[in-house]
Amino acid sequence: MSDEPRARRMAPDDRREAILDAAQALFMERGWEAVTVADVLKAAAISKGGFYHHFTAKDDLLAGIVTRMTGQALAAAEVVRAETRGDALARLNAFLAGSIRWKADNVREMRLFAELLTRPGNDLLHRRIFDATAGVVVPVLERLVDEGVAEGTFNVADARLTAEVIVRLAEGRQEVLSQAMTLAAAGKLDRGAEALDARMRAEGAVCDRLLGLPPGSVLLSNTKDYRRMLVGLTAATGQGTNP
Amino acid sequence: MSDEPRARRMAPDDRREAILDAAQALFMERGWEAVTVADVLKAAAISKGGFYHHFTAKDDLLAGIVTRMTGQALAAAEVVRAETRGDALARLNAFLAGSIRWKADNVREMRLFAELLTRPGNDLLHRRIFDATAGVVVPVLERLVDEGVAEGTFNVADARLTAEVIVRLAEGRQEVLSQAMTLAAAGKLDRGAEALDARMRAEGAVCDRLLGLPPGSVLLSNTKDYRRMLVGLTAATGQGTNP
DNA sequence: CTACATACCGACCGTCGGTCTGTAAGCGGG
DNA sequence: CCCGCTTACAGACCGACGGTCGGTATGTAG
Repeated sequence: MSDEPRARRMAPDDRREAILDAAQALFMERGWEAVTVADVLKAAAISKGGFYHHFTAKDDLLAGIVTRMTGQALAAAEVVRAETRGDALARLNAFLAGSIRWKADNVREMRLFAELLTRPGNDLLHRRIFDATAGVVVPVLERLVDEGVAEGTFNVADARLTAEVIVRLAEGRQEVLSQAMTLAAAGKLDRGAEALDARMRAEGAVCDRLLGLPPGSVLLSNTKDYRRMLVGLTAATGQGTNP
Repeated sequence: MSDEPRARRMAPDDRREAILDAAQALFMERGWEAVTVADVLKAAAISKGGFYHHFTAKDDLLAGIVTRMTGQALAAAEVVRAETRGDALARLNAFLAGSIRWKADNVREMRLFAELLTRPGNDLLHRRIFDATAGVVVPVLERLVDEGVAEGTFNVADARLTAEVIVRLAEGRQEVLSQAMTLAAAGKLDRGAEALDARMRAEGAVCDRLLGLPPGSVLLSNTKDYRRMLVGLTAATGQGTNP
């Protein structure tokens, strides 16, 4: 690195983002545990001193990635908080539909997410991301449930626990998504989308029960968007048509 | 260590257990991440060479602790598998009651578990323990649910998902248990036991819904045993009357 | 131009998990 | 008893790792 010119000075936020970009790509490729600070330095073309000027420790990188990964949850929670039209069920379904559409529309981010969460050595990252996301979404969902109960739309044993269980469904979903992606990559797109849709339908049925709703109230079935999502996820994995 | 006599030779299983005992105590006290192999060597009074004769890597210690921690789940799953009397609901309630009683009867193990899972730096250990436990319990519970559906006792959207959700309830429970312990330690035992019982009642209600049962079918309320458990957990924390 | 704040550099450090050569304990057989 | 063998145990050594620290250079303001 002594042969190379000294890195140009950048605004602190920009430099920090550049380092996080480099780190993120490495975590996706090799997992948090396997990636060293030296790896990140090389990828970001910066010195050790330069790195530690912006981050207090390697763990700070983790916090930065977690913040990025939970950005969409924050945005979605904000939409729910701001929305006042319709009863609680309509708002819940709007939130869920928005989440599905966001995923189908943003396959690049989804691929990022999927790769980060399934890569061995990212358990800590996975845990942190999930905790941070749940920390944001559960209180918002709890309030929505409370409002639904107050207006007579929902009937629950415990709003907090109900919100928590709904959010935790996402944990088991990762495995089904991985399997769907495997099927899609093997040329069985329809079967993959169907498997994912079946899982989401079952989750919808679980939500109906938790919220004391008639069957079919919570709408998570959406084969079209799941097909779209899988196409994007597996195309990115295969050909690298979009970087 | 050169001033000390060479450690007496032990049977491989005994030595391995002794090392795991030492490691476990350290993880409880300081968390996996903060504990080094050198710390374990000192606590176990063994050399590096001796240690690496029995364990291939530090991570092997983690695997050993996880196996220990999931021992009770294995035993409980075996009981469920072996039990053929009564319908599926009776067997489910017997399983759950047995689990609660085991916890109330084994406060030493419970304290171990609680301290391990709440100690900062044990995220990886927590994750591994949970995954291993779920890996054992979910298939057994799934089969029980299937049998309940077949005999007309249960009505579920998806047996696998239902089993998974029930098992995942345990994740959120840790926080409530911590709070109950804090209350009990502050002299508010009744409030602690009540809080824990309320959580378990809510969980029972969630299970009722998931399994398509009338309210009050799944029995998780048990203030007496929760009091007993909290007494044991907080006595051990406070006075050290039993080591 | 100078002064200053701060972004950046890289040599250095101690700690860490793991390796490897050597020693000794303990058992079984003659 | 002695010998041979297996293997449990010892500790010096190693390279990689995260982080520190003294120094340099960039860019802005006056």
